[in-house]
Amino acid sequence: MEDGKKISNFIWDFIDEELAQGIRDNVYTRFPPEPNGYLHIGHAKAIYINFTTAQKYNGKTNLRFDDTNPAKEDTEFVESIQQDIKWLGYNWNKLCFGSDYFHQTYLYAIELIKKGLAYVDDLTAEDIKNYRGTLVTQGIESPYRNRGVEENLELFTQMKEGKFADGEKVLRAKIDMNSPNVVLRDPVIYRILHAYHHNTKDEWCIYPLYDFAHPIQDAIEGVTYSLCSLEFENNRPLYDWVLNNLDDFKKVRPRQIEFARLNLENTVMSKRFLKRLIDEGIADGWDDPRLPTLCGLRRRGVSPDAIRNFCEAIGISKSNSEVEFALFEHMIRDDLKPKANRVMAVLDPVKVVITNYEKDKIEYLPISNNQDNEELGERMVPFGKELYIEREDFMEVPPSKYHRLYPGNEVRLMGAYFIKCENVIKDNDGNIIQINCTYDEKTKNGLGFTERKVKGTIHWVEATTCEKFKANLYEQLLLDDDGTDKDYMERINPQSLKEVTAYCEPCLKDANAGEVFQFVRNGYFAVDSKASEQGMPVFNRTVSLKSSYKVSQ
RNA sequence: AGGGGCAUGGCCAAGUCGGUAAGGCAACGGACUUUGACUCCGUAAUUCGUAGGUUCGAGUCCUGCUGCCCCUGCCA
Repeated sequence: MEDGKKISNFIWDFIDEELAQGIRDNVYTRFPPEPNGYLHIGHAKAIYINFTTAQKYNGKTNLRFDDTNPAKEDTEFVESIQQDIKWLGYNWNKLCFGSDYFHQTYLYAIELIKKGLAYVDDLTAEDIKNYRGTLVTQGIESPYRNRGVEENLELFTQMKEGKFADGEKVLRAKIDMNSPNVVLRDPVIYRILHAYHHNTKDEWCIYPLYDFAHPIQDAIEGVTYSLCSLEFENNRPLYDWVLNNLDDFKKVRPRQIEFARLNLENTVMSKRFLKRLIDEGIADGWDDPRLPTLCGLRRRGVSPDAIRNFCEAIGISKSNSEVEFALFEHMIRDDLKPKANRVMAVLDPVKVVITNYEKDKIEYLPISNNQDNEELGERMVPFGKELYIEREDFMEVPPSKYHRLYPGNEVRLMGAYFIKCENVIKDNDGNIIQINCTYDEKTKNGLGFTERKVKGTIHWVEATTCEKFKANLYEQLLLDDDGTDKDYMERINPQSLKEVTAYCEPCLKDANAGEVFQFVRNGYFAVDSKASEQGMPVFNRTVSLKSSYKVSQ
């Protein structure tokens, strides 16, 4: 995916071919979310595909809210969806609504009726279902199938005028009740719904169904490639049928191409499930940092770049697959690596006293903010006689290959001095409450000391100046699939959120909401945009750091 | 009377007119290292679901078989 290597996928191959053969000369795509929920990482893949496909060919992409069903939509989502797409870094050419075309769509339905290709059916929903047949048996034609054009026109007009109750009649396309593709067995294309629509208010009481409305919307907007997910493959013949039978669209029709939607390990994207998590209080809203929603990921500290890079890395294909979460984490770290300031914070503290360091003295040591990006500058970090280090960075009886602190061993305090453990103090229960060390002044950071080396470098924080802030440590919300087909609710990870107190360098007091830091050796942490207050940030762990350390016996 | 798709190392995924298996992630070695991070080197498919066939030669063409996904909303 770098330099010379061209990215290839079946969609772009297909477009290249059509362009080469002169079948068309432009590329126009659309992203058509239904405004009934928040966007998640799965949508991000669809957004990525639609927008980058257009970009690649100097084409355009429309954002079109698919609002043909008034019962399910909410204006709240119309706002949030736009925000999320912009946040991801994409700009649409036109902002449209499926409802913008209600009148035209209605006229096209009449065209079909006049051509004898659509009829009003009085059958009940249940009968329509029964008459449709099954996957292995033929369908039966409705007794109303052969009504005359005039009668159909009259009835359809009455439907529009509100003469009938919901469900009393529908308009159906007259295709083939014997088609092996059930989608083609005279699909319903208009239903009666006396419902308030967020855009058209009470203007309509009949609404087109997706299969009829979508191809028309695409065609009206000049969309050339209607990219959607695999489950619409069976609907493509109907998509084509609609356009083929409408005079306006006979010539150059948009082409529907289906790709596999994203499945991410230990992640569920279903709206139903996400909503349940929120309703039952397992998640604290659509932007809970453990959720795969774009607003959740944003609050978690994941950047749009990381998401786009991820989408590029997973590729586009037609095979149902499940991507390992590790790939996503890699993209998150890879993105944050040069951007985030690296600071020290201790999440599970144990006190260290440097016995030969002057009492009450505090010295300020310059430490680079990011060794891999010197442009980020440096900061002064207070150092003193009493410090906190990570509990797991000390062991009284170390296993082999343990490079951290243990009695008699010397380690480097990052950015400061070498210290050597002399002894420990325990409480009555045998818990270590203090580690006494001595330091060597000659080993101070920056002095170029090379007389001896240490195997380990650990992070620390000065005890009297450090700040205590809340940190949320996240893990996967769902436990690994054990192959027993458990309900998702049974896979909820009880450890998905662990709240701890982080002992932080004083500089973190000024952290701004949304800012992401690397807590050295602990991971990347983002300042929560909701819970943080001025001078009192709350940190969300975006992702931990990799570690090749394995505890040996 | 079923139809439509998909099968390439642990996970994604490229594979042009058939010419002798890209890349990323993960894993494992090793080097480097003031993050056991990063970086850097190195390692795995005689083999492309399977059985045959065509061919000098097949992941790529043909046939059969198997497995998985989607379709019987007046949802999208």
